[in-house]
Amino acid sequence: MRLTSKGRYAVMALVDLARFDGINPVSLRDISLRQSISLDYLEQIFSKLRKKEIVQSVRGTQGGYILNRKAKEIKLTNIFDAVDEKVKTVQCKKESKKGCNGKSTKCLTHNLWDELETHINNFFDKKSLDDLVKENFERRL
Amino acid sequence: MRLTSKGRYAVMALVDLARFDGINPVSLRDISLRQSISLDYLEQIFSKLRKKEIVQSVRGTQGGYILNRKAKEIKLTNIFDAVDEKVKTVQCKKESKKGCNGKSTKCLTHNLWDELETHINNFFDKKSLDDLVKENFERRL
DNA sequence: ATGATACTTGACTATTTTGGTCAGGTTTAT
DNA sequence: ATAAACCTGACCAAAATAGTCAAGTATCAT
Ligand code: FES
Ligand code: FES
Repeated sequence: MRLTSKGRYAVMALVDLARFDGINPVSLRDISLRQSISLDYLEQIFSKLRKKEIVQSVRGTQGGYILNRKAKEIKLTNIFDAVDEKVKTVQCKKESKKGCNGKSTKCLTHNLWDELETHINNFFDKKSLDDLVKENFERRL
Repeated sequence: MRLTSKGRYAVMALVDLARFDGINPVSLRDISLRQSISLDYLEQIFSKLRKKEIVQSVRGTQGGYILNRKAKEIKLTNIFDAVDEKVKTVQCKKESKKGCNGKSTKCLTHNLWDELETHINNFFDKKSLDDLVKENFERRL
C-alpha cells in the first residue's frame, strides 16, 4: 500500500499555495523551485485541480494559481479525487454482485477491504488544507 | 493508494486455511481451487509466510499447511509484514533528517503522511485472523 | 518399491502503473 | 513586442506487480 507521488505532490503544492492565499497568485515555477517538483509534472497536476475547481488560474505575466474555495473547505478527499489518487482496496467491482474470484458471491475478504477503505477515507475526509497550513505553522514556533 | 494482490491473496488464503485449523493440513491446491488464486503464486506467498513462522508446512501426500500460531494471535500486521506488503506513505527515508525534497528539513507534508501511516497501521494491528473467520461465519447466518 | 501428492526454490517474463519529459502552443501584464 | 506564465497532448523509461515456468525434494498410501 503506497501513496503515489502525484497525490503527495498535489497536497504539497497546495499547502505551499495556500500559505500565500489572498496575497497574490502563486506561479508553478515558484512552487517547483521551493518544493523541488518538476514544473512539467506540476502543470499536469494543476490542470486536474483546475478542472475540479480546487484552484483558479490567472494567466499572463505575474499570473499563477489561487485557491478557488476557502482552505477550510478543501478536504484531502477533494484533492485526491481531483488528481485520481483513489483509495482502492477491493479487487472486484463494488456494484457488481460477483466476487473478485469470478464467483457469484463476494470473496472471503471483501468485507474487510471495504472496511479498510472506509477507515482510510475517514482520515482524508477530516483533514482540510487549512488544517495543514496551521499545523505546519505551529511546528515552526 | 491501492492494496496489491499479494497482500489480498495472503489474507484470503489464510482465512481459508484458518477455517480448517486443527482439523487437517490444507493443501495449496485446494486453496487455489476454492479461492481462484494461481497455485504457483500461492507457493511464493506461502514460502514467505512459512519463513516468518505464520504457517507450518506438512510435506508428502495429505500434506499441506497449518497455522503455526493461534488465529487470535495472528494480526493482519504480521501477515502483511511477512509478504512485504508494507504501508508506505512518506517519500523520504524516515531515519534521515533530510526531506524528500533533498533539503535539510522535512517537507511540508511529511508529518501528514506519517499520521496517515499510523492511522492505517492501527487498523491492521487490531484485526486478527480469528476476527476474520468469525465475521465471515456470522455473515453466513 | 513406486507412484502420486504436495511442498520448495529460483529464475524468468509480460503487463501495468508510475513518474515523469518534451514540444508546441495561448494569454496577458508591462 | 516580449517575457512570464498557463495549457495541452503525446511520448517514454523505469519500477512495481502479478504472475508463469522448470526442476526439483519429501512423504505417504498402497
Ligand atoms: S475483493 Fe470484492 S470479492 Fe474479493
Ligand atoms: S515525505 Fe518525508 S520529507 Fe517529504
